[in-house]
Amino acid sequence: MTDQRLIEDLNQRGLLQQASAEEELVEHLGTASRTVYCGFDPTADSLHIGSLVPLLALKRFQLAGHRPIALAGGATGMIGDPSFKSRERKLNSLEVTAEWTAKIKDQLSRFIDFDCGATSAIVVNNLDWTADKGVLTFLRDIGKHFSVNAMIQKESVKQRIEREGEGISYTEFSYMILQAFDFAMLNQMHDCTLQIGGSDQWGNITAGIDLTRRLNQQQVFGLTLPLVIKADGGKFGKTEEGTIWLDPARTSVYAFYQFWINTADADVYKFLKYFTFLPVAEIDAIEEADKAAQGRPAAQSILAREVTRLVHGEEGLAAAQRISEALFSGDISTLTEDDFGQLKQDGMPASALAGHSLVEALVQTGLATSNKMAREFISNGAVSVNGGKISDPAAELSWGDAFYGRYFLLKRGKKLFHLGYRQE
RNA sequence: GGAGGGGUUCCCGAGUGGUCAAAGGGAUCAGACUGUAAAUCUGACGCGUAAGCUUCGGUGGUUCAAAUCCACCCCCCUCCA
Repeated sequence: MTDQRLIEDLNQRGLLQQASAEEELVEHLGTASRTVYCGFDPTADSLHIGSLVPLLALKRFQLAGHRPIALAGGATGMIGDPSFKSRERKLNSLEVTAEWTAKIKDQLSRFIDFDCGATSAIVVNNLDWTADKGVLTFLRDIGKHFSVNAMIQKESVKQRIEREGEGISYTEFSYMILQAFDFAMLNQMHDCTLQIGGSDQWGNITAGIDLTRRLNQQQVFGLTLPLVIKADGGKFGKTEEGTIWLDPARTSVYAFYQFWINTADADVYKFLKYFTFLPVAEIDAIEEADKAAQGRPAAQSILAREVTRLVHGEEGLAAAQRISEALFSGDISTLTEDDFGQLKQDGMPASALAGHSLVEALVQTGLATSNKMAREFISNGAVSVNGGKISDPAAELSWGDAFYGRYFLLKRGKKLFHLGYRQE
């Protein structure tokens, strides 16, 4: 049945931010298998690692004997959540939102178990119960339960209302009502009694708790997970190259793995607790061992291994490790011709090289944004080709020097690689 | 609809006729040091090998010369109605 230690485990991992009626909630979860939901809005055609914490939390609930519902926000995604967003956002077209919703739905499905009896997961789309709701009906039946006075008090929209230079449209302001309606509907349809989400969702979640009580006379609960904060204050999940997506077509498995490898020491143990299912005791042991040892900690590679396996599976992990090994520790010249082909397939950034100067190659591969930058990198000694540093900005690339006559491994800086190959 | 404030290079933010590709800070990138860390130091940070070219919400205009002045337009915010 249900595992009583779930809340305690979440707590130890630092995953409990806020909870409504905490004691009752613990009791509620401890006495029977419950249904838990978490929503994911289609703000792009893929989820990114920012959604990983709530997504994995759903799985934690499932592992502890509860039934998860992953909700794809086909409706809410059409409106846009204003919570803690500093400015109004552009609306996407209906077609785009629909397409993204379908993809998100598909992605969500890969993280939770759909075939484990009573706790089998469900994936829903909130468009299904909002699309046919008429405006007047909605305003009369649902809107009446909300007090604007209370709504504008929510911390999540306060800065948009109070801060000079910004505002909020009625559309975005209505978002919390829609999300609250979701909770009430899931409560009716699936006896869902708990909503979880990032801490920025607290306002929306409590709105749902209130609405469900008024509409269904049901006591339901809310729980939020912390927003992932890096020790250096930077935004989590972004690199200069952009967001880290879960879709391997957007962020290669290799880049994904590297992202975790590069986690700062100050964050890595916390992230192990957030993003893996390793027992807390084991994570603490890793931290102890790292502290005692000199030099490079083991935590980053464990984190990268666990998360990559979770998101991209055993094969994806193997590919990422193979590339990383070749680039960072192995001698590149030991790679066979087949290995190069494999790197390309495994998601190593690669492109056909048309030009013949090194400057052109750097720009073509995106390792430099302009010729000017490319030259600067070269003269700084930041560029190497096939393992050898090149510092002449006028250098030419000749296929005669390429590995197997067709591969150039370009490197800019310490950890940015690109495979340039000859067009067949 | 009325009154006022504002839109500057990735972000914040100076700049009110030439000395401005545009202060300062942040972010980012590179080099040194390292552990593919952190901290620190150095350098870069519109494009161009360069001459030079293109930027300061948009479009026109004044001027030898405009981000800076004028006209119109677009967008945002505040207060009033």
